[in-house]
Amino acid sequence: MTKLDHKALAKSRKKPGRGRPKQSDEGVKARGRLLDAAESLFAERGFYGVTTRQVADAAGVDVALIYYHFENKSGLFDGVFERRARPLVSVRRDSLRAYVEGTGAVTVEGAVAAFINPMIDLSLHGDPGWKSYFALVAQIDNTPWGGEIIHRFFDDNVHELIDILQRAVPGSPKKELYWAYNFLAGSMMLALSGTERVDRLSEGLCRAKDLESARRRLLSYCAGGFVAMITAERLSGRA
Amino acid sequence: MTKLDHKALAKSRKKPGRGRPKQSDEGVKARGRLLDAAESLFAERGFYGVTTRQVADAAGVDVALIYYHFENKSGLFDGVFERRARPLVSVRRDSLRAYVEGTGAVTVEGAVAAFINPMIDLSLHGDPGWKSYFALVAQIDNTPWGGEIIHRFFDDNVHELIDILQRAVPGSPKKELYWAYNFLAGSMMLALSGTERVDRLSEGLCRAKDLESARRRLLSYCAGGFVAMITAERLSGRA
DNA sequence: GCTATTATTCAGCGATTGTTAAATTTGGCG
DNA sequence: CGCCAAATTTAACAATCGCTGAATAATAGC
Repeated sequence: MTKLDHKALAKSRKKPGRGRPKQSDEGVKARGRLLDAAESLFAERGFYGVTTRQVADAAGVDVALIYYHFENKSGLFDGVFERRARPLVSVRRDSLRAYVEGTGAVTVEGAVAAFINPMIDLSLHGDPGWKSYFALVAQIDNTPWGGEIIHRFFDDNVHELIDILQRAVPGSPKKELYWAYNFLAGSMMLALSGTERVDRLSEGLCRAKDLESARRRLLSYCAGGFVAMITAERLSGRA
Repeated sequence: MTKLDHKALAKSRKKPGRGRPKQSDEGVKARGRLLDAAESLFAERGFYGVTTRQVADAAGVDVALIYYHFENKSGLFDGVFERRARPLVSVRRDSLRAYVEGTGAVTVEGAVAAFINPMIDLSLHGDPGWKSYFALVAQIDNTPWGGEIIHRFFDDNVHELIDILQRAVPGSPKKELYWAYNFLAGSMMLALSGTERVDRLSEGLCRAKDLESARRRLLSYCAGGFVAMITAERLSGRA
């Protein structure tokens, strides 16, 4: 078979590529395409709002491939979640450690920045799938059943952040740190969700897609809120 | 038919209560039961994660009643959302106005309190359905398709809050106010979602159900964050 | 080039989905 | 008592759901 034959064949077949492609051809091939399609669809309508056939169609492959590669629909969801959770957790841990080792005295704002920046940078400059992924995480984070998977992957990062925060504000009770993180998480995920609530609310004055604006403000907001909350709890004699 | 006959009949029939009940028997009857059941189920698994039959079973009535009372599944969802949105918006508007009229100089913390307190009070002391309702709102607020209904009902309240905040911090740009509200909304909805993320994260140190703790901290956190953010934007010469 | 293995499609299964037309029961009213 | 309208149940419809066994095509290694 000449090169020409191969090309002509590839063009002529309607359902392209039955059979086995190269093994280590990650991303371009069916498994990666399924993950991409599922990621986007799950982010739009959630787990129950998407059918396996919709995912397969969007990926341009047959439904059965989902069950071959992921066992079932839940397995596909887990695959979507894990694919980006692992590198995110890794880069965020590096960011937090680099911050601690690269500075003399840690600050609240610095710690929060080291925690938030990896996500914002990925959303801004990573491949477009990251935006869908964060929208998906924002959704299931506000879901009763989503807790399991959220905690399994992300709790380590959070505890690392909290340890640093405690060094930034010595004597601050753990309890206050956890509450503060909870508030931070809510704000951050809404900012990363891509829902553009603020655009509509402000009639275009604020643009949710302008993540640089969001980053700067989220930083001073969370840091300021954190300090104010700890101070108030102290003054009230509760902490 | 004697009274006795009626009682005996009511006891003997397995599928209770075919036929027409009193008209203005709100809440106890099928329509209200359907709303209650749907509210709870939608809050747990979202719109797509619940089937009309599950709702009907939970309400103890036949599926067809959903379509009689609400036209279709979306109508049922709208019914669930609106039933509590209207009184909530009303009580929150009253709270905001009462605060403005009852105080000499408005403060950020006071305005935020007037906005948040009605929700926390309803969750704490209102009928249990309010908890499900807030969990539902928290979910769809982080959803792409949820924006429509959220804005339709709640934007008025938000604009009222923002007007007051602008009086509390004269000269603060609208843009900053909208960003601040966005952050506040994220934190607040996560706190009201009932997901108990903070419980597990803090290993029981914080209890999400302790809404009094959450209220106090949310207040100082949001007020402090708001002021810090505005200050930072001013100092950076951007505002 | 043969063969084993892997990736993919095909065709369909039983169960469940949202929805509806029609029958039936009930309460209110004259 | 009998009638009317409202509320509820019955019984089903076509479509779609998640999923699977078997056939088939492409590749890798020999």
